[in-house]
Amino acid sequence: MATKIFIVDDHYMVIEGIRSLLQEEKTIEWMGHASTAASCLAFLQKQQPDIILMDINLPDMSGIDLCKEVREKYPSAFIIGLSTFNQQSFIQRMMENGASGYVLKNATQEELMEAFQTVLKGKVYLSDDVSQTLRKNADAQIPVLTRREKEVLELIAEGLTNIEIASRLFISTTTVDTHRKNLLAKFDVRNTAALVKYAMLHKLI
Amino acid sequence: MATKIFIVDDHYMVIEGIRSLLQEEKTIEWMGHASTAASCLAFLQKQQPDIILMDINLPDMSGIDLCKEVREKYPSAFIIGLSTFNQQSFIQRMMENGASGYVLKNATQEELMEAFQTVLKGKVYLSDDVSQTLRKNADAQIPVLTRREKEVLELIAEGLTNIEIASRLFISTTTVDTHRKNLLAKFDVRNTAALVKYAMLHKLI
DNA sequence: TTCATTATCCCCTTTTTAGGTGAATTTATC
DNA sequence: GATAAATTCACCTAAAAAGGGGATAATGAA
Repeated sequence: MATKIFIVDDHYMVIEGIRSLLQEEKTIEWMGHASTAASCLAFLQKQQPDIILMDINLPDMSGIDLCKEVREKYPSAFIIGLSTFNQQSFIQRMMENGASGYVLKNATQEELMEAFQTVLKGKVYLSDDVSQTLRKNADAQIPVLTRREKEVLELIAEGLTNIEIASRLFISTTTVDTHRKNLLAKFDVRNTAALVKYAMLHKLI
Repeated sequence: MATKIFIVDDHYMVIEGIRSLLQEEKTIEWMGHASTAASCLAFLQKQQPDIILMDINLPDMSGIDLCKEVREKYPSAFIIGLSTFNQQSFIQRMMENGASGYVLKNATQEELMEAFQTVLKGKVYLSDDVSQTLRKNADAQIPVLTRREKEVLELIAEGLTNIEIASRLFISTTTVDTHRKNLLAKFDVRNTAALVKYAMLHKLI
């Protein structure tokens, strides 16, 4: 029985490239593609692919968040992250959110097929470049933020003061201050400037 | 006579996608591809394509700089920028360096063909999304920073205080403060957090 | 050479953030 | 139902940034 593949990527050329690469593989059944997170979720309500190739950058939602949601709702589908960015923060968070693999957009046909076979066995597939990146940055872990911390972080980056954030979230300014201090501690930075830079760099905001 | 096309992109899937899209076009002659700026320049020493599709992000050199170099050495070839980023700063700089067009990686076959025909006539082609981005940001121009302001901005984003920046640049803290205030004014933001976010967003740091 | 820009420096006050410490309450998890 | 994690709140002091004013030298282009 053929392996059902579904792609989520907003770049037509990439979709076309993958389709072209897989065209002659008899063991692969091409189910189609979605270019937004919303249309991906709509598709999954009706059909169940075996493997989803998921881009990190989508227009309506981060692929990292989409990965989490899809894994919770449809745990039978394996997800392979797909990105141009060989960056440890992306890879790490994608895997934390339940991805079974991560390949770069310069992957060859052989790499893709190997990735499929590996994840179907329930194993994790990382391309050579990717696993090298992870090893290199094994010590520099990306901190995990709570829901509230993310909210506060976003408002900080928008330029709001603690007082404004407090009134926006209907909490005390001292509470906002606590979250702010926890953020500085988690990111191991000294002030807001470095905090925002770090967060932007790792696409946390 | 068929139009000779050459691609510079380090993503195999994108190359394959474009090749697949152009496969059945009789008016297009596929000359091949390069995945680095260096191999692109080596290729151009021997052969002359009519149109070069050039990615902005290359491993060894920025596509923006490569564009400038190729236009100077081989002015007969039209260059079309190719990127996932629909960002005015990239588009603007690519066009300033002599590109004849700019298309996104979600372009369709029709869009690509239209781009080729347009640039061959010596005209400029920008896809709808791209020209919309340019229009949208026509008023909200990205502020032009001076050499010193850039230095200060980078050190701010690294988390240094005015005192530390001053000693790093061998100037007074009040001078750093002045630059900082000018930065806030130029970017039209209220504090450091928003400043850093804005700067990161437009890849100024 | 003039004129505009850039870079430098100083004063003041108020607001905001950072650093340190402690603790109660809700929420999720086992 | 116990435990851990997350969220909430408070008070203190010190440091840093923001907002306002003004001023002088150097640079560079027209």
